Amino acid sequence: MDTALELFYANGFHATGIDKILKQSGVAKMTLYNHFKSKDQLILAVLRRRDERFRAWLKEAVERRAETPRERLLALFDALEEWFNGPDFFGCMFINASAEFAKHDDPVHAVARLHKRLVLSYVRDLAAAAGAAEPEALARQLELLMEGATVVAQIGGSSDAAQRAKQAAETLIAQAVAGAQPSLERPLLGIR
Amino acid sequence: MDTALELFYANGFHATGIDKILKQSGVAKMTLYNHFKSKDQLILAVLRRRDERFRAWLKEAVERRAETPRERLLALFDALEEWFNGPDFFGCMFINASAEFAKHDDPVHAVARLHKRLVLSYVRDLAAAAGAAEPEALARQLELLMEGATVVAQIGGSSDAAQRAKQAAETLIAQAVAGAQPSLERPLLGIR
DNA sequence: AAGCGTAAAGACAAATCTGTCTTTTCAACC
DNA sequence: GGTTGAAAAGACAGATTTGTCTTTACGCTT
Repeated sequence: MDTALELFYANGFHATGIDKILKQSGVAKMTLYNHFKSKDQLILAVLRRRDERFRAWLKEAVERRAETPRERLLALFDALEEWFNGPDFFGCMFINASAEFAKHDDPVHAVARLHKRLVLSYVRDLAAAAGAAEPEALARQLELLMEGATVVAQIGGSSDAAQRAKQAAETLIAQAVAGAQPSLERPLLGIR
Repeated sequence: MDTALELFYANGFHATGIDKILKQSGVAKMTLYNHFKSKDQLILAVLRRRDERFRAWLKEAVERRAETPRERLLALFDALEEWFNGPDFFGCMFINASAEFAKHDDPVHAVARLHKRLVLSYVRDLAAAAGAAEPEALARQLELLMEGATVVAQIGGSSDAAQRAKQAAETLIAQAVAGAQPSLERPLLGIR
């Protein structure tokens, strides 16, 4: 599955043949088909593993960088920057998967939707903890910046998409928490 | 080429066989290979046509909706909404193409990069005309929102991604033009 | 009306794809 | 130590892929 993930991510799903995965991993064909009924099932399993690992990594990378919820919202984009500039960045695997399996009722699409919902949920929790007046609204705005940065980094070749998104996020966050819970937030912001 | 564009867009590049394009379009195989040396060349030609048509459509859709540069920046997102809710929306074809041809030096990738640069250029012109202090910076922020909205609309199933992006754009635009060219912009904004 | 060029139609080759089957090998466990 | 279960290795089938070649038909021009 690690090999499948690596090859699917770097070369696409349709372009990656079963044989290539088997050859590179040293696994026999019957072993693969004993664990997965078909290539599509393997793809779904790989995506589910990717979802778990990516969200765990994102959470860790954010918490490693910042303590307060508001700073963690911004740290999201520093984490993205780390991802973008990594040696093997080929965009968001779920965006890529949705591109290849475009039909809206495809199981692959459902897994991608779930992944995005779960990431959004994490951002919403941070937004709520940061004192946003409407956490859901702020989270969805930041989600747009995150996805946008990912796409621009993939196509444009990394560059500074993450930091530009971070700057935009600062503006949006400032506007979203303005006036919300002033008794708690204002003094903390004053000494920042 | 119209058929190829339709099938590539709806089903992906690798998943769409030459035979399916030929059958649906009624074109003979030798005719295709007489005009294009290979499938890859056809893909590149299709993407270039898509680039021209999409940018022409975007420009028209924006100018149809708004007169002033600032309003046109916002109209970008209304245009996107129209696109997202259209009958045959399968995300951005260039994002999809970059997903399938992930290698950074692939010719497909180059065409996608060029397309994004040209769209960004259009947004930058609007941002400059709208009186942004730093048109390039604002354009890149709005670009993030546009790409993000496209991805969220594709994966999440349209929803209200475009309008949420528009709201975020209002905040970013307001911040980017604040204080810039006040003698020209302020009176106009006052009567708006 | 004759001829030239292009497209249609389809056979064909060679490679590659997914998925199945068989045989051999190896390792763990009682 | 013998047995059992799983994995390795690879042949194989059937479908599908891209790309080439040949033959037939049609349309435009002179």
